Amino acid sequence: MANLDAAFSALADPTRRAILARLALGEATVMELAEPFEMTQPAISRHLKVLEGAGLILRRVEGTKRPCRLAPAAVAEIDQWLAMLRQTLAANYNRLDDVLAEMKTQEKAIP
Amino acid sequence: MANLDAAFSALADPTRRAILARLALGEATVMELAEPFEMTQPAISRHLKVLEGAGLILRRVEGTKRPCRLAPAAVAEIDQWLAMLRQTLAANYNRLDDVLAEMKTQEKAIP
DNA sequence: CCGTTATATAACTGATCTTTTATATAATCG
DNA sequence: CGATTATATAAAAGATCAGTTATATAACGG
Repeated sequence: MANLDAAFSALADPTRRAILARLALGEATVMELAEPFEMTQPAISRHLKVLEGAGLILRRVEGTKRPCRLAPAAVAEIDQWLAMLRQTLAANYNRLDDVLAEMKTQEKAIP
Repeated sequence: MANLDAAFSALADPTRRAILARLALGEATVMELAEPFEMTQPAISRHLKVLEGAGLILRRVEGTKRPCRLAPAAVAEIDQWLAMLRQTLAANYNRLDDVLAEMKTQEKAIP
């Protein structure tokens, strides 16, 4: 995948997340993916291109159809970045100055 | 957090991801966050507003400063959505038709 | 070969995003 | 109070994006 910009950007769109959720259930053609949306086919084709560009889906050729499926590696790579955040987050969670900062917040927060 | 659109959209920008990575090390003021970037202060202020709007960071008031810190809940919520994907992905990983699809891919893929 | 089906591409529009400069606000220090 | 520091906001320019319609490509079924 290699491109977090593209990946997160692709995930920022609800239509694309819905497409991914659908693909998580199994392979589907462009028409099958387009069906539940109130959107034209070219619009869906574009979304698929974005998802493919981000490395989130893969496609094969089957006659005139081009079935899509999830690229399992992508989810893992995003997780990896989040894990980095989460880890440092957890490491700092018990540090004294964070606790103090939290207490100050309680006192000083604007109403 | 409640808004995946805003969260993923916020994460799509490398400057904002860098800010989050910096904040994972601990609280920082706007000026401290702006320093490593070749970008004006208003630009950073805007990025922070986006991150705050997405629920990824929290801020407090300390005199004329407004120190930022990570909102631990946000990372968890994004993870949750990815976990959903990952789970269905794993569940389908061993299904026969996926295996067959994979084999077809090997045969039919365009060079 | 012809019509149909599945999908892609192009051109265009309106909206949204990033960044800049210039300016405002508001707390602090002397 | 007056200058400085920390941050926010506004206006504007340029880029990018999501969606549309219209059209192209290309495989299939008869």
